[in-house]
Amino acid sequence: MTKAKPSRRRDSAASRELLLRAASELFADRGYDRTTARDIGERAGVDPALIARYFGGKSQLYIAVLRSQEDSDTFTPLTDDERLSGLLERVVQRGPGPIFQAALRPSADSAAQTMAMAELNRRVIAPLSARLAERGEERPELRAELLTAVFIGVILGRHAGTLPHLAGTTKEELLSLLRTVIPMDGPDDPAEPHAPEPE
Amino acid sequence: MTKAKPSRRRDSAASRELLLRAASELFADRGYDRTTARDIGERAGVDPALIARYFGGKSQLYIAVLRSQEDSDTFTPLTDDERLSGLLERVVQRGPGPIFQAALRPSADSAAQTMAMAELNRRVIAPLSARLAERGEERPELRAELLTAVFIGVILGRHAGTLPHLAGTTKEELLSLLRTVIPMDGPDDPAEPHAPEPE
DNA sequence: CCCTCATGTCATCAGCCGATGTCATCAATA
DNA sequence: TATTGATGACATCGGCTGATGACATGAGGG
Repeated sequence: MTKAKPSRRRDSAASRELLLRAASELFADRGYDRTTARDIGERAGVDPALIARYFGGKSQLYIAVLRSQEDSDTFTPLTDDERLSGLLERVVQRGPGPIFQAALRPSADSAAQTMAMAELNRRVIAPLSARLAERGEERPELRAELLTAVFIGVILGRHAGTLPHLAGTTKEELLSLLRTVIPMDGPDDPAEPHAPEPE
Repeated sequence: MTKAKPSRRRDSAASRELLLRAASELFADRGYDRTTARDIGERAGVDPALIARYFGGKSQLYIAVLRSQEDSDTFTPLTDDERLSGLLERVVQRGPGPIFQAALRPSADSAAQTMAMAELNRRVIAPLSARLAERGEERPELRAELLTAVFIGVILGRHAGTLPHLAGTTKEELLSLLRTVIPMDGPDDPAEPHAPEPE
C-alpha cells in the first residue's frame, strides 16, 4: 500500500521537484516580478499550469522555494570571514538569490515579500545585529541593516551588469573589496572574549 | 505669428510639462517598470494617450525625464561631503531618482536602460573615479563602481521600506552612517595629491 | 461668422500575465 | 481485462500594460 515505485513514468513528485528547482534558479537570478510562470515551466520542462496545481500559485511556489533553502544556509554574521566567503561563493555561482533580490527590489505580492523579509532578518540581519551588539557597537540593528544594504547593493550591482568593472570581478576580488567596506571581525578579537563562538 | 498666449485654455506645452513632472516623480519613486503610463496620466491630470502623442511613448518620456534633470545635478564626487549631503537631501525628499533605480533594478527597455546608465556614469561614477585616481588609489574605476553600488544599496534599502531601522533614519543620521562606509575626502586631505601614502 | 486644425477624450487593440477548467491518457488495482 | 484515480496537455479566461486611431471640441484666423 502506497508503494512509491521510483520508476513511474508519470511522477508528480518529480514534476514538483523540477518546478521547484527551476523556480529557485530563476527567482535567484531575476527576482520575483521578472520571472513568469511560463518561464519556470519552460525551464523545468513542465507545463506551467502544474504550478497552480502543485503549489497553489506563483507566490506560493516562491514561498516553497524560500522554505526549501532554509537549511542550506548558515546563520553566521556577515562580518565573519568564512560566512562572507561562502555567501559570495554561492552568489557568484547561482545569482543573488530570491531573498537579497526582495530586499532591494520588493515585489508587489505581499505574502511573498513578507516571507522573504522575514527570512532575510532571520538569516542575515539578526545574527549580524547580535554580533555587532557583542562588539559593543551602538544601534546594532540599524548598523546591521546598513551593512546588509551595503552588501546587497554590491551584489546586485555586480549581477545587474550595469557596472561593468564590478561585474568583471572574481569572487576573490569581490571579497577583498567588500572587506574594505564591511568591518570584519579580527582574528584577534578586540572585543572581550567572554563569549566563545560554538562552531 | 506663433503667438504664445499664456492664457490658452488648451495648452499642449502645459500638458507636456505636467506629464514630464508627474513622470519624473513616479520614476524617481518606483523606477521605470513599476510605473505605468496610466499612473503618470492620473497624477498629471492628463490623458495618458498624450504621452504617446507628445513624447512618442513611455520609454521616450523616461529619456526626456533624464534629460530634463541634466543640469540640476552637480558633478562632484560622492566623497565630497557637500555633494553627499546634497544628494541625500534630494533623495530623502524626492526618492532615489530614476538613475539610481536603474542601476540596481534594470528595466527591460534597453534604450531607457542604456540612457540611464550613461547618465549614472557621467554624473556619479566618472567624477568619483577621477577623485579616487587623484588620491592615488588603485583601480579607481572599480572602486568608484563599488562605492556607487554601496551608496545606491543603502538608498534603495532605505526607500524600499524593507529595512525598518534604516527606513526610519533622518537625513543627518543617514549621512553619518554613510560616512562610516564611504571614505570621505578629509578637509585637510591626509593624502597629498603627489605623495601617495602607504597604509 | 464660419472654417480649420490643434488639442483632448474615448474606445479599443494586441500582447503578456497568472490562473482555471476541461479533457485525454496512462498506471495501478480488482 | 475493465475500472478508476492520478497526471499532464491544452484552450481559454479576465486583468493589466503600452499603444493607436477615430472622434469631439473649441480657439484663432480668414
